[in-house]
Amino acid sequence: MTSSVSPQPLPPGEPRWLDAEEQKAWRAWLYSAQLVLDRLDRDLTHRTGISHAYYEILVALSETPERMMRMSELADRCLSSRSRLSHAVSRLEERGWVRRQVCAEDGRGQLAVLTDEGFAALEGAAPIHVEGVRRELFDRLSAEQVQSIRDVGETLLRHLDPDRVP
Amino acid sequence: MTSSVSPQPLPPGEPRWLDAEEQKAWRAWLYSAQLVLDRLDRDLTHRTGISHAYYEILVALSETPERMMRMSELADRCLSSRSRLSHAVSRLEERGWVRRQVCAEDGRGQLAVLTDEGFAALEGAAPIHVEGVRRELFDRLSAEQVQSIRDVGETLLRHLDPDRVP
DNA sequence: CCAGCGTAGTTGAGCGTTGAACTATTCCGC
DNA sequence: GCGGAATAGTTCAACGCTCAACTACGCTGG
Repeated sequence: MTSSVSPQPLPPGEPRWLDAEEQKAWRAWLYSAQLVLDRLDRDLTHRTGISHAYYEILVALSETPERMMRMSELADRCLSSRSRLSHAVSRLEERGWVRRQVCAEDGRGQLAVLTDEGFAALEGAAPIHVEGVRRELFDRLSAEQVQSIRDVGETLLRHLDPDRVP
Repeated sequence: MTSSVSPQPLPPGEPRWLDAEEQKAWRAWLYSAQLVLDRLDRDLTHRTGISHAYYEILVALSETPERMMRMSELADRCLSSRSRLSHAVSRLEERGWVRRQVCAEDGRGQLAVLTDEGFAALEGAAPIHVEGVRRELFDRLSAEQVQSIRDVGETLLRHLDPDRVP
């Protein structure tokens, strides 16, 4: 949080407050999302030593043919700022799970490369991760509800980040 | 993230991997939730100087008759650890938005009290907040989709935190 | 009435994130 | 090919969160 408050103008007119039903929908969505994300992250972190953010980095790298990716592409894929990713990759490098390599085609660029040790760490964490996703999400929802989280998610993504929606 | 990895046993049997459809539902849910939460927090923070976490604290206090609440109750309401809330209240105290007061009935307890300045800050931020919630969530979704986020949210909450579901 | 245990809340150290400033390289127009 | 703008990535300082240790108070049984 920054302390610089830009004095942007209020939108014109009276705010469109949420009515009672909208409040309930908003609160249910907010708390459930926060709690699910939090539990998944804690469970994964405590049982494998890999936070959800780090796990996503390892997954992204593992899914490329050469197990390497440009830093900025990786940042985009992981919903991470470049600064955050740079720090994270440094810490993964200290663990020996990722190494940096200058990009041949672009001297400014760096490639993050998943090491064999990193791949092994990912293999160890993946069962814990999928178990968590099932326990906190899929096992609680009916087939219709699973369909609707996908539908809502893709609808929101079309606005938030169109390139990410299939 | 802690470095202490408890060597908990793997669940027996082969992990129940996600199939292609489940992957799509999971990714859509995950990315949309992260992006919506992130945008709301950034927008609120940059336009009002109040992060979403702090906003929730102010809202919780403002909704009580006396604009005060026990620290632990406040922590529960805000999905916060006690330590986190204690730090947050200290920072809100520095801004003059909250003050601490020893609890009359329980000498161990502290009450967080919303000041008039804190209430004014909340009044300033509320229109920005509700505008964000509409822009990122309600304005993108049909009435059926709004119903379904509530339904799914409450279903998940019944498992995650039964007391929070109406 | 006090010892021991449980509860409420705080503190401190370490790690992670943020945003802005910075370096290095490439791209573009002339 | 050269000067300036744009892009890629890193670094730094400030802040926030986590976990564990700690203080302080209340409760309960003997």
